[in-house]
Amino acid sequence: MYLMSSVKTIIFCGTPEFAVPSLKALIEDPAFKVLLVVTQPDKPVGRKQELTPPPVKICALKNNIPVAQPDNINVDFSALKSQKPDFLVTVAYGQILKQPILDMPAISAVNIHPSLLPHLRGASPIQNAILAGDNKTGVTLQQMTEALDAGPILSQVTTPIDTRETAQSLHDKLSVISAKLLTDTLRQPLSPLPQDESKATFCQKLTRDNGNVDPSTMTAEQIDRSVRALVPWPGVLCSIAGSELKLLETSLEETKDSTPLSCTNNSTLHIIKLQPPSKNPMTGKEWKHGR
RNA sequence: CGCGGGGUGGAGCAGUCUGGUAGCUCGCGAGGCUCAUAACCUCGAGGUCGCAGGUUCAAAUCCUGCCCCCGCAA
Repeated sequence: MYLMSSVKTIIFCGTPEFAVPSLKALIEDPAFKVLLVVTQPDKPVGRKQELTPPPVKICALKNNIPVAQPDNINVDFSALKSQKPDFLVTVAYGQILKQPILDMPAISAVNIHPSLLPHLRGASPIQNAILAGDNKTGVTLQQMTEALDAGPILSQVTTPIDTRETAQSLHDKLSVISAKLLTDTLRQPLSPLPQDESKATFCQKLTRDNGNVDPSTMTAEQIDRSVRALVPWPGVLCSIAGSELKLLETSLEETKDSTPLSCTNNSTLHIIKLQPPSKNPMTGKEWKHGR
């Protein structure tokens, strides 16, 4: 247990909140030593356009780990190379790594992907699992290849999707599961299994267009899935009574604060929380009072 | 100077163009009806109309400046 020679060195690439539990777990686990954290450059955020560091950077600095923020990691990776790590770990980093970087670590370059690979390869697996109405999803640890999310699987864990699950709740759940899967797997010798290419499915990066719903062509269940999957980003817009309302929370059952909306196929969606243009968020009932 | 929208009792809104009694749907309080209720009926309290100045006999409404909030864009 205390054999220092068994400590694995790691370069960690990650950016948003999702990656923070994994980074923390690696830092706190005596079996690993994080040499360097690579993350996206600080970006202007919000109406004020204030330059904000990504969550992973904040976590790294708090733990006194050096941080690199290259604009393009494939061009500028000398800082990584000099570290000679055992593992390169990526969790929602935001840049695609080319072969020279993948070849760098002594043992392996690995990636956490929040789906049951080969299902839902790509940029928005959490949201798409909910959109599709799947009743389960999970997290996969894979060896990285240049082809996105197509590497041999090292380990995988499944978790159920609750009928009221939202992208946020699922995101939080999977980020915690990811951290455990990562440390548990990298402690052991690796046994990669190739993915079954015939079962691969893909999901695109979400855009604002994904958030437009129309009750005259969609059922209540479809819209409810959209709301659970796409809030807070890109958000769900629905044209009701002449105004573009942002749907924030919906249900298939009536609640104390909801207002009903009839959808196609004789289905009824109950809007619990919404936001009209220029207004603060309000309950469905409050919105109805002003009409 | 990035673009646009908004601020009216506790909540959500109308009224602003065309100046002239502070309105609607709720909530709250009291009473009534009812086996009973988030139902229904009656009565009631509660508003410096974001702030400041200007025009006018008269400003929520027209003019000027400022504050705060929201959406888009990034």
